[in-house]
Amino acid sequence: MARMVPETHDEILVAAARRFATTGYRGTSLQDIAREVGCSKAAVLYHFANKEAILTELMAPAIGVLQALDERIRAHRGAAAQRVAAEGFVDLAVRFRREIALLRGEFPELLQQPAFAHIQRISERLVDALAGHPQRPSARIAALVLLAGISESCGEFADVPDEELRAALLALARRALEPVD
Amino acid sequence: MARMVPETHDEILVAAARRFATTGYRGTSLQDIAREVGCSKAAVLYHFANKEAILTELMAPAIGVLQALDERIRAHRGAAAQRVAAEGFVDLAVRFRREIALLRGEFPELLQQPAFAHIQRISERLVDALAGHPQRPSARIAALVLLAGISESCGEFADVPDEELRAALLALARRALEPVD
DNA sequence: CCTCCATCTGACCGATCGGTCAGGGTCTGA
DNA sequence: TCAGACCCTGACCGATCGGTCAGATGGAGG
Repeated sequence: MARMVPETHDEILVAAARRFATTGYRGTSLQDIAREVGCSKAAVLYHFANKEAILTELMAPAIGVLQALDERIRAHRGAAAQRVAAEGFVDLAVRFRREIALLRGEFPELLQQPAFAHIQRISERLVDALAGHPQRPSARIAALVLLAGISESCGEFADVPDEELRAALLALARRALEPVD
Repeated sequence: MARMVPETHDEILVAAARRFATTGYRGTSLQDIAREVGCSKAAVLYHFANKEAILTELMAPAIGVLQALDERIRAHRGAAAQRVAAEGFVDLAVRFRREIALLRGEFPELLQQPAFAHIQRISERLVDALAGHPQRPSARIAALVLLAGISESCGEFADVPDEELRAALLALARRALEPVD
């Protein structure tokens, strides 16, 4: 049962990502993950403090990029902020479509956990930037639909090459968003 | 504890709709619903065969309208089908935004239950019709993002009047979808 | 050889889940 | 007055959840 180079820690992450993406976070038990790895549930909890720790480690890279995007957006105003937000978010969605997919629909509750508290404010600023006119209802609606739609569906396009998906989403964003005068 | 005109059955439906919309289907226990109604969990299961029965009864009107829309779409081709699908789905989303919202993100698993099996095929046809060119990846992507985005976010616009929301979503759909030549 | 430490296991914990069941009120109509 | 339908309750069930714990295993270093 000796573990060589391939660390159990990483195997757990891979297995968890696969399960979370198919049955969701809450729909996946530690036992499921353990079974897929081929170890005991206790072994999973030896490598991770708890279930949430698996998710946060899984999401860490995507969250880092999201924070960087947030800072870039905040350095701009109006049309420039809108362009940066659209391009940045599309890029992020394409690169991390797997990670985003595994949050499918569990955003609302998961985001309320302290570990993800700041994500909520970031996404609010993202909507504002995408809308261009944050106080115009139709602009806000377009931005929110686009954001939710990309987040929710990008996991479906696992078979579309990165570059093609990015181009299609960017073109869609440009069409969907109301231009800032 | 005598029940007069306001039937417990309906109170359960109202309470369940409220809880499902805020914490999701799986995130809501029968105990939660019973507590909100002010009765025992056993009383809830007296009025409904099981938890799923509450959801199906809650969704029945929306599903009926969706099926009617499906038949209308199938009676058209190309640009006409695209227009019917866009207008029909926007209308449905606005009217039933509450019901759609309470499925937030749990679509994938819930749809696999036999009671919702046919919904999956309907939504596939809906995507095809919205895309216009079902075999063109960029058109499919736009249709899927729009469909997912509206489904996922329309519950957020509880304070926007029906007519204003419908107009905004319809304008967005026209911009987002690629026209059928 | 012995010790130490990282890794892992099976047994177990309390909580909660959806669901069942026997029985007790209460109202109604014969 | 009494039978029966309706509505509801508390107690209970087996399953599963996330998480804990004492101890077994096995390799590395002195």
